[in-house]
Amino acid sequence: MPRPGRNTYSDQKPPYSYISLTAMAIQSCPEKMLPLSEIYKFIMDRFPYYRENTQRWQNSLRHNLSFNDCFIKIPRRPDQPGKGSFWALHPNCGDMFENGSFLRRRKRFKVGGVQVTDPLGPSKPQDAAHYLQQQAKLRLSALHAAAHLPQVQTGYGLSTVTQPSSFKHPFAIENIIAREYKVPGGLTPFPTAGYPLHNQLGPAWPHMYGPGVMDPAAPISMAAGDYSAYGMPLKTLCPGGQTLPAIPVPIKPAPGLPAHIPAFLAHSPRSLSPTSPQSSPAAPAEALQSTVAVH
DNA sequence: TGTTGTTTACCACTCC
DNA sequence: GGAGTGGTAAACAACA
Repeated sequence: MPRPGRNTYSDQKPPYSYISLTAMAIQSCPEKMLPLSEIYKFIMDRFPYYRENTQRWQNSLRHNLSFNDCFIKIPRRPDQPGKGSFWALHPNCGDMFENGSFLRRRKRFKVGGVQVTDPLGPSKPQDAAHYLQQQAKLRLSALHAAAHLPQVQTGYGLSTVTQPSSFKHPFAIENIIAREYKVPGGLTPFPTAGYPLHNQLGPAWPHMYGPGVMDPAAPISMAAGDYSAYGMPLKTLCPGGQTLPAIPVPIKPAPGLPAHIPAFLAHSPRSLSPTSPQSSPAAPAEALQSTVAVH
């Protein structure tokens, strides 16, 4: 059996469901929302299997977007002309997958059902959409404030933030990869320090956010020649380090930065809002990043 | 006209 | 066997 995460999906069907693939695509974008066409591009860029029979799988994917409550549709604003809406992950869908694995869902995410501790209160799609949009605005504002700082633009938006503390959502690319590579000693590369959401997500993902699980001081190394879940060398793909938070999180100052500048914005991509042009899919490699121990 | 989004239906598979 | 999940097909409407 090919081991998920290795460079084995060149033209085979990946072991991920459409929900997983869509979640990956959305999570790879700093805004955490993508139009349908960009989701298509993301999947085709990374999985050659999906460069064929596009009508079939794209229909299935659209079906999943509409059918599953874990995806929320965010309408374009009047100043964002274009076809279709943006799609985002519902902020509460984090524990949808069994042990965080993309290979199988624990349960179908249902708005209004029993959820993890909810930072948003009652779980309504419109609330989630509003929340995401507010967060995007917040990020954009903060980015403008931090415009004088050096920034690194990455392809699909997983920025190369070097700040050591960054929240990781189970849907984040790095988590997918990390899960697929067992870290010796159970070490996970996700520091606990930082965002309040850690406390809220802990009960949902104790294996990731629980006390004592994460070690912020542990160095993360990566051997040359290792490959990501997308069949690309991680070292090449992830020149810098970590990513933006996978879901919108409260802005928190980072050590060494002015207090008003959140850590993840110090090197954030230029596009932090759907109003900005989307990152080019021509550079999908940067969607991955390297805070993964691969041994 | 092509794309996007919704809905319904069916089947296969896995888990309990 | 039933429930849940995933994949596929198809029809239809709305929209750029």
